[in-house]
Amino acid sequence: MHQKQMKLSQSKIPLLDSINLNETINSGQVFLWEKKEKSWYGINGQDIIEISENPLKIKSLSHSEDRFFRFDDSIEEIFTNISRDKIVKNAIKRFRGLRLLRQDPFQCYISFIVSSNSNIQNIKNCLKKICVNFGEKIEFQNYEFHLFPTAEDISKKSIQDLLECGLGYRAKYVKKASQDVVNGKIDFEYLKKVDYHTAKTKLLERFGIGNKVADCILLFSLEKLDSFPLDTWMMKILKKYYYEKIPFEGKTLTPKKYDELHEEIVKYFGPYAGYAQQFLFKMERENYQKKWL
DNA sequence: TACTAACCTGTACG
DNA sequence: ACGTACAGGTTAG
Repeated sequence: MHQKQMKLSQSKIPLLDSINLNETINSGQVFLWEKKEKSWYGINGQDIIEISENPLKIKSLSHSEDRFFRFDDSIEEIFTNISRDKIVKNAIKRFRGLRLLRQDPFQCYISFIVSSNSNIQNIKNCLKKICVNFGEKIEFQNYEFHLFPTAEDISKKSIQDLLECGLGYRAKYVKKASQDVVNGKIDFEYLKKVDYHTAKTKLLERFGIGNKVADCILLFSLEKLDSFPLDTWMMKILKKYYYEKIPFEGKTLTPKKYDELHEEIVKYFGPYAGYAQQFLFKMERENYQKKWL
């Protein structure tokens, strides 16, 4: 038993070592990670994940770390598969250590509902308050943490309670979304099993979830690697680098156009289009941020 | 169906 | 100082 565990954790180190944590954590996928002294700590639903450097180690409350970092994906094959042009190839070369994460579905669902028309810092603040105010307090590695609250926890809170987390008009979305999980209108295990289109349709029926938020939830927590969230940044990227390959007409992205564009994108990038999105997004964000430094 | 304005909140500019 | 704009969008008209 002991030996088996040793073997498992040893074999994970090369995989973990190939990851650039800083890049991955700061890629807009996750919002509840912080560095304390020499380790990174992240909240993932009812789990806490720790990554320490020197020596490189990974640890979590409920041993979900292999799933979280998608060690089950054949990353080199995926890189080859999505390298359809120079742009993606260079982005992968530049951010080789960036990884797509497999998040806790409920936390991911709430996180991206909260993200709408907001900014990264504000999103982080809101989610942190949601944890501190409603999540279970846990001691881990001599630090105090708050887990992400469950759907039941949030569904019982008043709008007023939620407003105190800085959610603004999103407070009602968050409450309703939580109730929908409790009453079974949203069933993550079902959504994982069905295909992209079926799962997306279900999510879009919910109040406060539009095309972009639905795609983030699908890509980051529901096994839909063909999801490709189209936000303002991705539209900029498509116009800038893919004008000929994936043309887009018109000023606004209507639901119908969003669908058509997604279809073209999957035709072009293939079944791992979501991975490509992550690298392109990172590339453009990084270019943009440089201007402000 | 396509297009627009309004929307909570915090912060970065002018 | 104080007003305005904007942020990985969504909804209502």
